[in-house]
Amino acid sequence: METPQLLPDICCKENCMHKKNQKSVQIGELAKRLGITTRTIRYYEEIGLMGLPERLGGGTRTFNKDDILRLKFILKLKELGISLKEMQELAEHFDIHQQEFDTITPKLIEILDLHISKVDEKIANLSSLRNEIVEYRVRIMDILNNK
Amino acid sequence: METPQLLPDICCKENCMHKKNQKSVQIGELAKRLGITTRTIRYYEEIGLMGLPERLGGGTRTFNKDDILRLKFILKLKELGISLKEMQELAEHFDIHQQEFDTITPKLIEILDLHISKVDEKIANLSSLRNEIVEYRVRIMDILNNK
DNA sequence: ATTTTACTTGACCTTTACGTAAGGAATATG
DNA sequence: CATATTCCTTACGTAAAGGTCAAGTAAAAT
Repeated sequence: METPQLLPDICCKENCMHKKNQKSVQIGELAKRLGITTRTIRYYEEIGLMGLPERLGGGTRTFNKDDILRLKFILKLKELGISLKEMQELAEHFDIHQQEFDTITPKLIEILDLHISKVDEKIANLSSLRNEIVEYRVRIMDILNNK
Repeated sequence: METPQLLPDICCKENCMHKKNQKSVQIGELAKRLGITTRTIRYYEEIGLMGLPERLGGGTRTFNKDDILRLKFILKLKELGISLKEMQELAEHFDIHQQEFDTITPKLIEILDLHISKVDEKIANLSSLRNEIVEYRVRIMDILNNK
């Protein structure tokens, strides 16, 4: 199971050969590689996050390099705590679907910044929650001891 | 809307008068007082957290002092981030239903301790998540600048 | 006595991110 | 070619914590 990777490789230039002849994969293989289920991939397509992959004669989906990158991108964002709905809203501004990684705009930065402050807020909330629980614990101990 | 209060008042002794003649209340009034809906109260009863209150002739629930304390107890625990399911499991050991606050056992302490470490864990996770996002942000900035 | 609230139960709805099964077609393997 | 595996779509199920009707009483206010 590969670690989801958000950004494209920058190890080599546009036309390097070691990526050009990557084969397309089917859904089962792809799912296995990324440690998710086929249902998940179809679901992302269903809600419009993945865009439509090519199909073989019989209807079998085949995912090319870009599709795979896109999926990894989604998984990475999810790993970072961004919900699928947020990604959808995100896609309105910054078009994941076109998936031109070269055109990554400052919008993404903005979104990440926003997410950082959300996380900060969550941490703060949990901290005060922790204090409350501790304090509460002390009160109970006191009562037990004074009985 | 009163602040939910977990522990019984310790301001006066067992038989002080200022609590003895508290009247029973109906569900709507109680809900309003605690800032929740009637549905919530019925729901807690439904899942066995609240125990069955007395009823008037027509079936109207009336909540006495103990019922109210119990509900406040539940709300307090919820506020502390303990899920209803956890409370149900909790009730197997430490019987909320009997609601003898005098018999608060060290079990509750144990549970709170466990919850503290859970919260600690969540905070740790969020912190590293934050770092990842920041790091990610930096990577994107770099790419943008080197183009 | 009558209107107006408040209360009752029951049952379906909501959100998120898929799980799971049914029934059938296509691809891979022996 | 027969079989095994993978794939397809459709569609209902799940958990948490209630929200939201609806139809029918009861209690309170006038």
